[in-house]
Amino acid sequence: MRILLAEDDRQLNKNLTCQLEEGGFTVDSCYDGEEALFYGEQNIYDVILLDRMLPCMEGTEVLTTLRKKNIAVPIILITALGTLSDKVTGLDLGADDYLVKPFAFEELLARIRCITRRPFAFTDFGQLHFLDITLCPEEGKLVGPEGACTLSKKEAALLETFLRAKGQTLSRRTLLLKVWGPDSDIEDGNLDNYIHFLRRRLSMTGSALKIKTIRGIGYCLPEK
Amino acid sequence: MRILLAEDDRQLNKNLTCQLEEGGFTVDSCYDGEEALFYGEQNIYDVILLDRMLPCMEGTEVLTTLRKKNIAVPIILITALGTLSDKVTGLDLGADDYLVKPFAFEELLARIRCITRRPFAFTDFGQLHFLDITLCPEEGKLVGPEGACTLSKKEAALLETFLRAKGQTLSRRTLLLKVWGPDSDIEDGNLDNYIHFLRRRLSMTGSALKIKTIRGIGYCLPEK
DNA sequence: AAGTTTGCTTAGAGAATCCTTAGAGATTCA
DNA sequence: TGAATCTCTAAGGATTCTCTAAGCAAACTT
Repeated sequence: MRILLAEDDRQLNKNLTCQLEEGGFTVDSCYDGEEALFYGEQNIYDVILLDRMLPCMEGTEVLTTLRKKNIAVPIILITALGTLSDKVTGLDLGADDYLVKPFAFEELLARIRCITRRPFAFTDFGQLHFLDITLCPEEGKLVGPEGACTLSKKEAALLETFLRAKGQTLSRRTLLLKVWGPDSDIEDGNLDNYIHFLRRRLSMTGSALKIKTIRGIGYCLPEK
Repeated sequence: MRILLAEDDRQLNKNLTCQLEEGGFTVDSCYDGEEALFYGEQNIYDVILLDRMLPCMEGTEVLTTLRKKNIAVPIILITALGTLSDKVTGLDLGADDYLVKPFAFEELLARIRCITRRPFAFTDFGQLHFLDITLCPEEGKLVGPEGACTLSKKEAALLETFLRAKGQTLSRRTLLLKVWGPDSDIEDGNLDNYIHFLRRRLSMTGSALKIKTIRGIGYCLPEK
């Protein structure tokens, strides 16, 4: 369990880090808002403990920036301010809990345990849906009605191009550019090859989709 | 949004019910523990507000009974007791938040909004279960169908990452960041190494789990 | 209908990625 | 301090991906 601690009070920071490590956590600690944002953006933490008042950038700004980037990691705001409106705005900005200094370390631990009980996915691969198939381009995972399989990079890139074209016809030139890039001097036949691979993969997953060849032009993955 | 309110103080109960309804919630209110349990067991609520001291049955008992029945609804404990051990035990019994009376209604609202924002499922902490294995991340103890063994720190951290990802694919970069931290300049091959160790450990304990490699991307511990 | 063009399929060489083993520092524990 | 374990680097072998090439099939042209 990896925790990011952003607290500018050196004494408190050290103290918390030690205690958390004793509790079995791995702790990355930092002392200002910019650092906190940088580490937080890696999206590798199970919890972030964020002091509200930080040098360089306010804790709340770190919070909102992370949320804007769709980073859903649980965040506990820590602060010396304990007024009602502070708490309410903190929570409404996307924090998951709010602790007022001074707090008991045991309570912090309990709240960390509480918050990490909830499942939370730190990898969010985008998905493309098209009729009866689903593709995760980054992962190269293709799911059809009768099964799933993992595509190689080029296969995935090619299928992604078809899916994003939403049924439009794509010329051989366009496909070569999109998948292999403008600087590659690839043989034309290689495209034929990968079209062939893709057709096999589509039928493997039980999809009804068929790549249509437009003779002399290119290919098309029609919607029906 | 449907809320169950269990509070024996008639005046406070009425008050809260009114205010919550004004806030747009549908409220079912009750006045003792048995009622609370009965309603809670229907598992139709988005949040349960549970007073800790209730006639017939303590709030904490209602809480643990619901959790035992795998009802994962978010529960906020409300109480006049504000001692440290009260808070800690309340949270560790499976509550999701803890409010000490008297509290501002605005804060309650903010905490309800906060808690209902994220997807929810109750899981035991301390141990991670995944199909046929169990891992205690702190001790690094791995138990499978045919035996147990203790993992080294890195092995445990790596396996923990897979278990928390619940079957999702994890990129090499994510794994390196999560297990070795953002500041380490580790060789890429070291990850291969530990994957190898983990595979051996999994088969040692007789688990049927297999770490799948997603070529060019990373690895995945699939659910089946 | 024959010739020409275009696309399909298969096979195999080279390149990239991953697995496995071995062993040298670093760390921990007695 | 010494022994044991953990952590990391390195390197060869195995696997998979990528690309070229060539024979065959289909479609278009004259």
